[in-house]
Amino acid sequence: MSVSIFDVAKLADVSISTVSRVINGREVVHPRTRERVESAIAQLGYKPNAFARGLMLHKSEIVGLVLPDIHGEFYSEIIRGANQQARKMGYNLVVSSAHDGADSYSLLVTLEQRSLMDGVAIMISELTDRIEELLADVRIPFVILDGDVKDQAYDSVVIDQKRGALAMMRHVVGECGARRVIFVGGLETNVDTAARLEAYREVLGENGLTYDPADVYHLDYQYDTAYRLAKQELQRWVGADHCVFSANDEMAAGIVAAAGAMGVLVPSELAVVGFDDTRIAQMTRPALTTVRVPMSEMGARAIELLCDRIEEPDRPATHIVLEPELVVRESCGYAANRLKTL
Amino acid sequence: MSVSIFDVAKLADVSISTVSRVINGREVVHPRTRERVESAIAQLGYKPNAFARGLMLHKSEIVGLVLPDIHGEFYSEIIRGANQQARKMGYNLVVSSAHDGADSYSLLVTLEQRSLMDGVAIMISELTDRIEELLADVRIPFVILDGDVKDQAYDSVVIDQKRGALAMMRHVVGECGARRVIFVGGLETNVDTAARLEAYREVLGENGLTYDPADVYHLDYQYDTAYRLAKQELQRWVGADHCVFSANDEMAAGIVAAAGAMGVLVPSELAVVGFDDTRIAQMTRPALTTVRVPMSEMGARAIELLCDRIEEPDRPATHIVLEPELVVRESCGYAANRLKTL
DNA sequence: TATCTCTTTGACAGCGCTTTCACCACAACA
DNA sequence: TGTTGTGGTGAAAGCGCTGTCAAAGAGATA
Repeated sequence: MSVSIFDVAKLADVSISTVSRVINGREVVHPRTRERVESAIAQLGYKPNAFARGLMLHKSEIVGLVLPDIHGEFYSEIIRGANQQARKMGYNLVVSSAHDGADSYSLLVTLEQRSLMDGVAIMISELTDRIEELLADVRIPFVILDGDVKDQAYDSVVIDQKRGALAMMRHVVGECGARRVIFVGGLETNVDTAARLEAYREVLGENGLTYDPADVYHLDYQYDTAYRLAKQELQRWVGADHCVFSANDEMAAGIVAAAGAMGVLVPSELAVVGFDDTRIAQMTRPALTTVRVPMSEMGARAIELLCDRIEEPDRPATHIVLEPELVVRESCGYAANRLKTL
Repeated sequence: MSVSIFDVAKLADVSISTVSRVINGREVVHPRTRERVESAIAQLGYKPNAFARGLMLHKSEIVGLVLPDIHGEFYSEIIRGANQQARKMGYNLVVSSAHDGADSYSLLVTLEQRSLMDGVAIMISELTDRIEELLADVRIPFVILDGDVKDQAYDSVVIDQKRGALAMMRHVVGECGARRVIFVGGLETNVDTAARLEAYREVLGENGLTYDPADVYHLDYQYDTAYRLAKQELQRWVGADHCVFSANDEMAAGIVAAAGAMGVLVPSELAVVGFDDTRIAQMTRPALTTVRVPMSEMGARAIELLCDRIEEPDRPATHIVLEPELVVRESCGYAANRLKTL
């Protein structure tokens, strides 16, 4: 079959131990011997078998990143950050994701087969009991991304979703003067949506605005769905001091597009704000006021935590909280209003 | 350390061979024995060590997908298709990508360490000699995506870029009546760009339009860059029978946005068309006329080819060519013109 | 009872690698 | 001369698993 360490040893006329020493370079080998071995390796095109290596060393130098769905701008930023950090720490990153129609359950089962990885960062958007149960079964080191982790024993890196949503709501109500806010979120089970909704109600209360359940919608984070909903509901929403607070930029963009199609002016007749600050926020006309979520950093911190734990399994669990940042653009009407006032 | 097949054997009071038989389920084991073993496995929470398994079987049931850059809509579709197909064929997919600043060289080196995978699908957008050389070094089965592969010995799945570009150019010139077309492409080394440019020149010739090198721009496929270029050049471009043919939707969207910002009406004062039919094409106002590229199918076919080859290493190389499809929307002005004519 | 199936099981040899331990030179010291 | 130390090397024991082969036991037949 393929060439093994034994073939190299034979060609270089040394023992396999010596070949191994040359490969791993941590013990002293006589320069003359080293050269002989190296040339044998080159001549045969030898590459160590990663399985055998992993079997001995109990490590592969590969870490995984598991996402609920790989779709969209949002995730590519996480991957990007994670990738860079992994290389920096001497690991290789592989990414996997749940496929259409399958829930995170199959994602975790899959993950289990992946014991070839030294560790894994798992992004959890909907934390069900079943997932938590499965998590307890994972043998390799792991960290949780963005999940509302009850069990503080896990390493985690989360975004302070609520704080970001509070900032946005306070901007919209306090600074832009909205008197009615329509909330368009993801599914109720989604942890991000839950946090944003909490902030929504809180700020409504702070400002003496009544909370109307009919103004809260639960969608699927998609552009199209939001577009269709908006086409249908826009008439009910319109108002100079009304604002739609969408739980992500994509839906916000869909709503803005629907408004455009129906002749509703944004922001003068209806303000619309988003969340995430993906590229679509800048591409939308008017550009979306949104909340920047440090995606790339989230990926990077998660991998950093993970690699640290791999190397030091017994250190106490670390929890990193990343702060989002309000980004004011045009769709909230703040800039336009200020201009008028001045 | 962790629990091994030996521990299970001891607890169930059988030999490790029997445990192995139960795990792999292909040989007959007495039901009573099987039950004992299974309960021991459950009790200990035993999971076979993937390294040891791989070492014996020379396979991991994992295939890889290597992308030049994981960024953007474009790639997520490939991943999605690849993912689905991999599961269908009983493999798990992992994805890896080059990181910022590093070229595909480091991507391939990385890949080499990944001999834990049974095979790999490699997307190549710029085929340099060095890459081709490195490709020759890859030991595991692989297929090439979208690369202009000179060596027909490799399995490959490519999009018929030129045909798509021809269709678009003929639509723009022949059906929409453009008399001057500005081409905005990616880097000259990019194989897709090269194919599109070829079609561009060909159709210009067919219609007696002169090819002007000053009307050809080489950018980086990014929204921002195109936006800036357009802001600067738009004055030179404007014209009722002029059209900008962008090599991807993102740049086309940037150009449309720049036109909007400068008060140039699309399509009446300048038509703009894109390529790829990513979601941004529908989100742009006016919606982009573009060429749909079957990304998801490309991913799926690549993985299918790959898994076939893994299972049957000696079959001859297969080359799949996928056909793109013209998608006429608003930004080319065709619909508007027809309305006027009727 | 002796012999021959057939089913079920266990012993054990690897897979390709790392690592310990022992060993051999040879130099440096007493 | 004998002892100790040191750089360089090889033999061999696993890592946790699969798969071959032979043996043991249970029935069936003579």
